[in-house]
Amino acid sequence: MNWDRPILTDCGGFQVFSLSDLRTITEEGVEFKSHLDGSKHFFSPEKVMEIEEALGADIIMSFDECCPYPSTYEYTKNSMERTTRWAVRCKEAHKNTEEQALFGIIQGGFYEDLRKKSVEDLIKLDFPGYAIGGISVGEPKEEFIKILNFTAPLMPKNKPRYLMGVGTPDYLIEAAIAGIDMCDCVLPTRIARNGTAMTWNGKVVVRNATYERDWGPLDKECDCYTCKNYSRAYIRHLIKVNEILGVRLLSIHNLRFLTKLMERVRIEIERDNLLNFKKDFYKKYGYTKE
RNA sequence: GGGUGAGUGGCAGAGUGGUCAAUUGCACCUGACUGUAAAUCAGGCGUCCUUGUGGCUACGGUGGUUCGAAUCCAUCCUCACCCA
Repeated sequence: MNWDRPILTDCGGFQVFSLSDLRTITEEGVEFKSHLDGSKHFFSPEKVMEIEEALGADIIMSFDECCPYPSTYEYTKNSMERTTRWAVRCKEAHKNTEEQALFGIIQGGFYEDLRKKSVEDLIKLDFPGYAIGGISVGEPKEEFIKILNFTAPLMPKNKPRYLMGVGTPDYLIEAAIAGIDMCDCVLPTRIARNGTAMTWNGKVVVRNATYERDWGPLDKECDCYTCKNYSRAYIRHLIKVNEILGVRLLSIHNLRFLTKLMERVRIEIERDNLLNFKKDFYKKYGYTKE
């Protein structure tokens, strides 16, 4: 990769969730069927640690089970408890503790007592960082915010608090308000590949015909390479003719948009003005509908 | 000049008497996308409106056969290939 900055690797727990028809979960681990050749692969907490150590990332994630939405209390409870048992096994299996930080993943679905139990049990294991998993899995935004604001304050404040799988700009702001320090998401690059840019005035589907002769940048306020050098019309053209540079330029922009957004969020935290910033941002950008 | 084959919606290409406003692919338009199975997926795509088991116009042109024609016949036009 030739990337000289921090790297984080995920454990595959989310794939077990999102590719649910190709796997079998047991206490020992997960058997996965490859969609490429039908071959079977077995992932256990120990195997996942082995892989993540071999990849050599700076932050690695423990193997968890991501609960679908909605799930019954009973199912969620069992799933959460198994995730904690797997976290114990990950911790025991992880050897390269000097160079890699192993984070624990909180589960418990949308049940507050289960979330609380999950955090408490993981804290006992003394991970260098903690993540909230199992939200942003298709639930209404209200549910998301409710469980986020319940869980985040329970997490140790002297360690990174990571929200997995988020997301849209409005969700990122909500996360920051809740006290979250880090997030990750496929969204900026995925929507880029599908022809959409995030801008300070909302989403711009630059693939659409309306931008055919729009000679302005994706976002007037943006300082990224793409916005400084290319017009919406040209980017649209690249997308339409399936020229890979188009999605590359959009990806560069969307990633810069999000890092810029988080720069702003940090400034607003310093100013103790994050809630006002959110209000203004929602007005200009719009926000996720239920 | 002679012979053979072919002309279908933006393009390619099915269909060869009724179930055809016409399969499919591309192109085009719109939407979705939240710990990446994603340069993916879904819907729309003649035209008009009072949006309906609706009207109109359409398979090179014209004329015909038939209850009914993209489909059969005649003729004209155009294109491709072969022979002179």
